[in-house]
Amino acid sequence: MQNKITIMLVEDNEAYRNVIKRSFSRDANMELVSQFSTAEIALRSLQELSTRTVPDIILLDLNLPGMSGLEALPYFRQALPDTRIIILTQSDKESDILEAISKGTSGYLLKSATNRQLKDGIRTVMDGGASLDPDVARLILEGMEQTPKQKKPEISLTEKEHSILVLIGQGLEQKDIAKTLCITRNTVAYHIKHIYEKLEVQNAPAAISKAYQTGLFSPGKM
Amino acid sequence: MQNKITIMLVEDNEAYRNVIKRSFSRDANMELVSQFSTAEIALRSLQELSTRTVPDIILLDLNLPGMSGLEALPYFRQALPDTRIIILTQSDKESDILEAISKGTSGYLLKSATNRQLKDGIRTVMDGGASLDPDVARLILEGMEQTPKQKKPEISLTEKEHSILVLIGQGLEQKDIAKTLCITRNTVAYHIKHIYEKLEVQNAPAAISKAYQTGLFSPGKM
DNA sequence: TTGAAAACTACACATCTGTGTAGTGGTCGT
DNA sequence: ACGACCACTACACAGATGTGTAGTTTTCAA
Repeated sequence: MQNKITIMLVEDNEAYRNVIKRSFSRDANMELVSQFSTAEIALRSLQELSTRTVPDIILLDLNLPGMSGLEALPYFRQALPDTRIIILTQSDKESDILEAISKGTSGYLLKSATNRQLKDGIRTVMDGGASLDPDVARLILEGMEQTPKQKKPEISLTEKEHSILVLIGQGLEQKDIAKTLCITRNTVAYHIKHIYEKLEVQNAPAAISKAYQTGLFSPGKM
Repeated sequence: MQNKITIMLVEDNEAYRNVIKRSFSRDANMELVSQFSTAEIALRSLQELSTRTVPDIILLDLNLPGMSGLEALPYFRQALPDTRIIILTQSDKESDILEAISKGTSGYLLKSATNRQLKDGIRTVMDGGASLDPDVARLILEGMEQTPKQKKPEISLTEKEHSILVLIGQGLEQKDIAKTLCITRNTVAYHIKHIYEKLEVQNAPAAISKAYQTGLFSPGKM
């Protein structure tokens, strides 16, 4: 059998900390190797003891005194890039959830989870998966339900048209686009007119809007 | 005790169908009330028998002969708006997953799931949650990791600046914006200049791009 | 009250944009 | 070989845009 999964707990509520502690103390596969009541203390301990055994998993509360879990998250990630972080909190606020996820967590569990669910989640994460509380998962799913493209009549731009639209979105003027693509400004205008027709708009700003709204562009690129 | 959870299964592989069937036959809380080998047959049965008991859950395979599960999804949703759909498939292709989710599923499980995991998932969905295979959850989480805003220096536009930017994105010209807001075109230009400064761009298309990329605008509105 | 910064209006102007018309060369199906 | 179509170029121009300069009003802290 392999080594125990090592776990760091960052949680201000002592009672809950003890619940977790007791739960792991009876487990042959997991070991709570360190626990802290604030993010600051936890982070300081990482810097001082560079030889400290790196935990496999950090269980991180969001609502901490001083620095919040959300603020601390990037620092943990930087200091311990190989350690996977599971948020363990009461907050089911959508903004908290989305922000935590956007900062790269491997799981988001609510404190209402049973010990068994928590341990399942930890195992799941160690296996390379992600662990989401069902309610959190539903939130995320519902959030994604709209986002992608919704129109049947897919807008299809020529490769050149597409690249011109991208350049427009980057703020280039037509003459600069011409220079970039080694064509004349007239040709650029020619393509742009076609783009507007396909997108059913009449000017550049509207075209860019439409590109994002239809999923032609995705927010993730700059 | 409440009634059994009623389940419809749409799955072309007979062997797997039998596995599921056997699993439910021994369960006091769930009942497999109907099973179909293709989406077409399943959908037809819904139309013909409108008095048929509506299932609580549909377990839907994606890779079906004829109409795929992905294609059939909207029809199921329309015909049975109160029935929650769980995708149960082998495909962990990101595009399949995202498309299924965007069409409004309550869960996405892989066939590698154990009977226990499947039943847990069904129960979770019945409780109002969503059930995701850990690998699927990880995919979604990683996909979301970039998307939201990432900059600390939140861009804050005046209320007027924001509304002007919105109007620009809708394709209005400055003079029309002026008319809409009952100000002069000069004032519109004045605000626009400030918008460009705040967004660090030099023209309207770039400003719109930035607005979407920073989360100032969200794709969901037209 | 005074001064400074911010929000707004006004005017002027060089530049950029969107569009029309027209023409060239290449490709394709018939 | 023909017309049809597409990508491209050229020229022209009204109208829109971005920017500088300047003046007014509002806000707010000293």
